[in-house]
Amino acid sequence: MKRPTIADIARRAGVSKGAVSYALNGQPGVSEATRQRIVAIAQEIGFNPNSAARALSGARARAVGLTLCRPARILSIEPFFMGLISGFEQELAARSYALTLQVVATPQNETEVYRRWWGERRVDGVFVTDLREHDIRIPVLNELQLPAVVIGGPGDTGNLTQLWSDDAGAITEAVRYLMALGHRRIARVGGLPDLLHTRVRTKAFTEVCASLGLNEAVTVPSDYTGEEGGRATRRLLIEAERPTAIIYDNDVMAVAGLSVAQEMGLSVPGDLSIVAWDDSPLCSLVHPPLTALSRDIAAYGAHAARQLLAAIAGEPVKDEEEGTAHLTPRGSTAPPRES
Amino acid sequence: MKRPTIADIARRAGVSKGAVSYALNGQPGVSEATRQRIVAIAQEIGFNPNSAARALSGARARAVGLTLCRPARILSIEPFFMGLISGFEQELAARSYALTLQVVATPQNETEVYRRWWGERRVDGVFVTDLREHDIRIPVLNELQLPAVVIGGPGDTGNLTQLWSDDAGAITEAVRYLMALGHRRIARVGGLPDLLHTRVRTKAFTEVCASLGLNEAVTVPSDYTGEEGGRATRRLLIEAERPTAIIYDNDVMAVAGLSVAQEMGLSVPGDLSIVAWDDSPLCSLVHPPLTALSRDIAAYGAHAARQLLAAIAGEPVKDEEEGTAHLTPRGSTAPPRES
DNA sequence: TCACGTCACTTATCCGGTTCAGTAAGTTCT
DNA sequence: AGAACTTACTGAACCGGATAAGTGACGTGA
Repeated sequence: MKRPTIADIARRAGVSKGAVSYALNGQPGVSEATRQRIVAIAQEIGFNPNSAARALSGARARAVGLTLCRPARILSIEPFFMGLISGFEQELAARSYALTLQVVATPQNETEVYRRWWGERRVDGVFVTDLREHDIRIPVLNELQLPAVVIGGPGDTGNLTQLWSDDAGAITEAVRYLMALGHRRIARVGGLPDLLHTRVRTKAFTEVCASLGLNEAVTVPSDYTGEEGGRATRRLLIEAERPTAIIYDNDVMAVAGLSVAQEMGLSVPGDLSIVAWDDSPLCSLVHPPLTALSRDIAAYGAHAARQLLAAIAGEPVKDEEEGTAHLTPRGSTAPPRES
Repeated sequence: MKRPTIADIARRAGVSKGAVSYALNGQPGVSEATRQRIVAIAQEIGFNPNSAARALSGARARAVGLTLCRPARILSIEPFFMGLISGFEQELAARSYALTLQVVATPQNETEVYRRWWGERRVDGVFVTDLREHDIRIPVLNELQLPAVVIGGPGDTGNLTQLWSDDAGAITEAVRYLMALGHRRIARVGGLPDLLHTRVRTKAFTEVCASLGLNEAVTVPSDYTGEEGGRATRRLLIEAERPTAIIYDNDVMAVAGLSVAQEMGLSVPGDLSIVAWDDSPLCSLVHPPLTALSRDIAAYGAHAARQLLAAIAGEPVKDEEEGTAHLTPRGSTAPPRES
């Protein structure tokens, strides 16, 4: 089956290719009557502009890229990325931009993918997640002048647009809440330590605990997997002075932590309160349901997509902070039992 | 920064554009010495062929598409798709094919996306998941002659390649196992009822139960969400003759079911045994860990990708069945307690 | 020695859009 | 009425590769 081209439309409308192009793109240069005739013909024969031809002459690929740098087994269970992708799509689909995905093994590989995408002109811009300190991807993107939105800072990203969420505010709220319940030994199982937003959280956690007079604010680093989260929990709970509350950097680790506590015969929330970060459906379907720091990840993604599209269009885009996650109290938090 | 083109290479090598094209594509027509010189220059200046130009003349976009037709909140938590995507990528990345993703609301929208992708020549082929009976996507793909691999049959897909897993064999194994443990009242919480693989499972479940003399083989339909899974579980457990074992069509519902059982004061596996379908890390991190029907979803995806790439290359591709999921016994199954 | 074939290229065309530089009408101003 | 604009187009170049057709140099066999 032959795909219709603007030449076919031009023939049927009795005009030149140029006129068709102007008409379909809303450019001046054709009369309203002609434009409508051309649009009607395009509609009728089911015309879609060949993206390659368009990209070749117009320099826009109408696609953006996302690289995912996590092992398959984490990607599959971590709800964050799919939530983000859903959010991206809300904006991209509306402007019929495609999303190109690539799973990679290392940040180094990510830079290679960026270079290839840029060279191939395959994407007009990229989303960068998991910002690290001295992130090697940043200089590459700046060198290539590939429009990008960096999610997960704030950090030093040259002239790349950034979007981050107020993690410090969120963790402060969680700690205050736990203290108000009466907890004095609060621990945290953190995410990958070299991610910038993990550092922001750790710093804020340490600071707020210190300012409130808790000097045993331990953060155990982890890697977002359930296994590691469970292991970290076990390590915390076998201490003589075990914490009465633990904050987890993601929902998967929180669920694993809950499971470990139950396995050790501790009651949640009686002996241990649990707060999860990022409130996926996962948090509501375990028993007891987990108190969580909720944020609308899809909205976060949609916001990032709007920024990226603006950056691609050459509009000025400024760094922004997405709203603070708010605490959703559920059954996993309560005042600590008198010991 | 200017992107290097074959014209730049041609100039530096002192040859024509055509020679460069032949050299880089391994075509005959240039001497080995010249080829090596050209390849070296391309390497040196970091040349990547413009994908648009290539697609325009060569008719290959070097990209394949995947549409996801599930609401965001399910997508984010359902590990299946990310596992599948990871598998796709293993094969696609190796041949530097890009994966284009689109989240859609309805199967109707999926057909529109296929038409657009085809018209835009944006993808060379697509993955189709969640096959239904009388699936409206199949005739569209056949009409467009867009290469596709259909995952989730078997069913009637015209001349589109299919890949499915032996769901009947897997559920038979699970039922046999539960019966061997002594269970006589086995129920199932199924996935979306109009998906073809759900029907295959339901039919096999009913048949194996009947053949083994269990005539109370109830399947409660659900939609893969935790909420629905929990609700279905509650409905099953309030019956006078409640089941002693439940098989769930995905891991998310199984976890929700476990939670409901615990909330109702039933011990797992003492009062209720639970089997999950698809063994994601989720199953191991709840307490007790869930017995699951395990299959390697990434391998499944990789297999599908190989088939799609072969179909795109015009090679003959035959329908295939991926291996049977095998039962991984964990703590959630045991002989039923004497009542 | 000359016709012929092969090799190693070059030249030109094509893919399907976008866009710039014309151009022939019609309109406006003086 | 004629110059100056505007409108509504047309024609052609261009984007960066792939590729068919053409070309000159060289080797080879009769």
